[in-house]
Amino acid sequence: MTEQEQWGTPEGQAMIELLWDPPAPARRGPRQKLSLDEVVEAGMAVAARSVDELSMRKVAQHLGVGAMSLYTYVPGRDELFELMIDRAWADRALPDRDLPWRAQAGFHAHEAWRMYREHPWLISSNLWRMPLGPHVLDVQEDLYRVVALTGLDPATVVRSAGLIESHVFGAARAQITDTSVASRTGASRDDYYSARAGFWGSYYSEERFPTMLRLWNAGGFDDDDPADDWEFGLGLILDGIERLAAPPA
Amino acid sequence: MTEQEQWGTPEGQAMIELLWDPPAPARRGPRQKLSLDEVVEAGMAVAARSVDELSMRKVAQHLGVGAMSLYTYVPGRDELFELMIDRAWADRALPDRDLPWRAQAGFHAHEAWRMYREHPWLISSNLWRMPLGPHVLDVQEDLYRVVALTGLDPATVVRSAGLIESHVFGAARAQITDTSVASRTGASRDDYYSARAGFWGSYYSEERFPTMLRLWNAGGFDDDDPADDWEFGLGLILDGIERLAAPPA
DNA sequence: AGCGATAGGGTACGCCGTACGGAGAAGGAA
DNA sequence: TTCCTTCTCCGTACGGCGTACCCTATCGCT
Repeated sequence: MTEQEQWGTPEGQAMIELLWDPPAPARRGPRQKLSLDEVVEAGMAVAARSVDELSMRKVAQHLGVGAMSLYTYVPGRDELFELMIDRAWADRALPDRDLPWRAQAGFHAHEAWRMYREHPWLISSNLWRMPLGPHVLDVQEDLYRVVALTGLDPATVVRSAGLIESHVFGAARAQITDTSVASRTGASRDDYYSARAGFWGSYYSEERFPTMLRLWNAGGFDDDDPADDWEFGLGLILDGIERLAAPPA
Repeated sequence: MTEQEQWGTPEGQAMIELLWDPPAPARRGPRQKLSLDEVVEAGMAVAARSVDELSMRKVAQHLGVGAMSLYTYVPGRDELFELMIDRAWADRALPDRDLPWRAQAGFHAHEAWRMYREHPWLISSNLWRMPLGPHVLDVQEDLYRVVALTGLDPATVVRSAGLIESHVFGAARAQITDTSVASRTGASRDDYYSARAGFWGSYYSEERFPTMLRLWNAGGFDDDDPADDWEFGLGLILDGIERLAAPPA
């Protein structure tokens, strides 16, 4: 996303067409060695290894193809990335419609969490707006459906859904740091915290950071299961939405 | 952040020293033409123009200096970026301690919002963890102090503070997209929405996106003032925290 | 059979971060 | 004062990136 001309025609329109109506292989020229799907999947495979290794050359190499050949399937790197994102959303399961809305909303949040954990590169997308791809929108539609079950007014439904989504994203961003740094460097959470403790030893001052010190000593930062962290926020948000829907009698 | 070796010595320790104890200019060699502060501020100036124009060469050019000279002041690009982030946090005002905790928390959130609007490049940092810089930590400390006023247990204080922070970040990310795309392309919100409407005209189907269509027609997406959007979420989160602190009688 | 459209991909350009090493400036020791 | 040590500035260069351009080989269609 070079954040230019995003949706003002023509590039925006071209991107949307690529997302929704991938062109059929041409009839006239030589056979294509690949398909758009293969290119997108190769991109995901490369990104899975490490986000910043995602480059046209690497993807092409992964496919045993010259770098420039990719441009037959995809207008450029950013567009490939958008296609990858939409494809990641394609694996999102939707909640059982017979459940109460709150359980369905929780299901959505958990699926989002799972998706971010499975495809950590989604986090570092540097992409500010999710692409308007079909799979992204299918999930979005279903989330709106769920939140609309509360009977809230339209603007509040939209905002509440956005709040849920954005919370999971934020929590995933925070958590993936831990695990990705840990897995990449072989350093575990313990190492991280001991380094942090070393920092405190060197630079904290009791007058400057009294609250942090107190919270630290009280074990406020000893987060055994980081999942608890985001479920806390999710519960709080869903509680809030519930309360809006059924104001205290 | 190449997300390598973050806090495991030695780079982590070097970064922390650079943040907390910028080395005094050397006594022996020739005079330095610049200071660390000047380099950091030049970085911010370049990033303010456009995030992805931030490069060592551009920053050096902005200072009328050779590109490699910057490496006298800063170990590399990522470290420069961390210093820029900590400096952005330096401008955060702290709330009046005589206010009730909720007003103080709101003040913090508004300051964060202001900071992200003033320095949109903070959003696209691709930086998963905020640097452990002095200014970042001063603000963090004060936010913990405010949330601790609720009397909640330590773990809940930490999580609640994280929730507030992460919410503002998410909201800013969403909103900055709008304004930055708009300002950069000359396309206004109206253009964006008309393009979006064009998309709906081409690809939506009533059976596939019934809720979105209904919300759209009901004006649920007509968000006149995007600030309302995040204040909604903030209010909901603060309500939730308040409720935890003083459970319904 | 031949033409026109198309895929594959080599080469090259202008960016990037930064390793390396040389030139010259300045403090400290003689 | 002289010289040595140390440090700054920065030119050059390397390997990577996205991708514009263009040539060639391949195929469908007439």
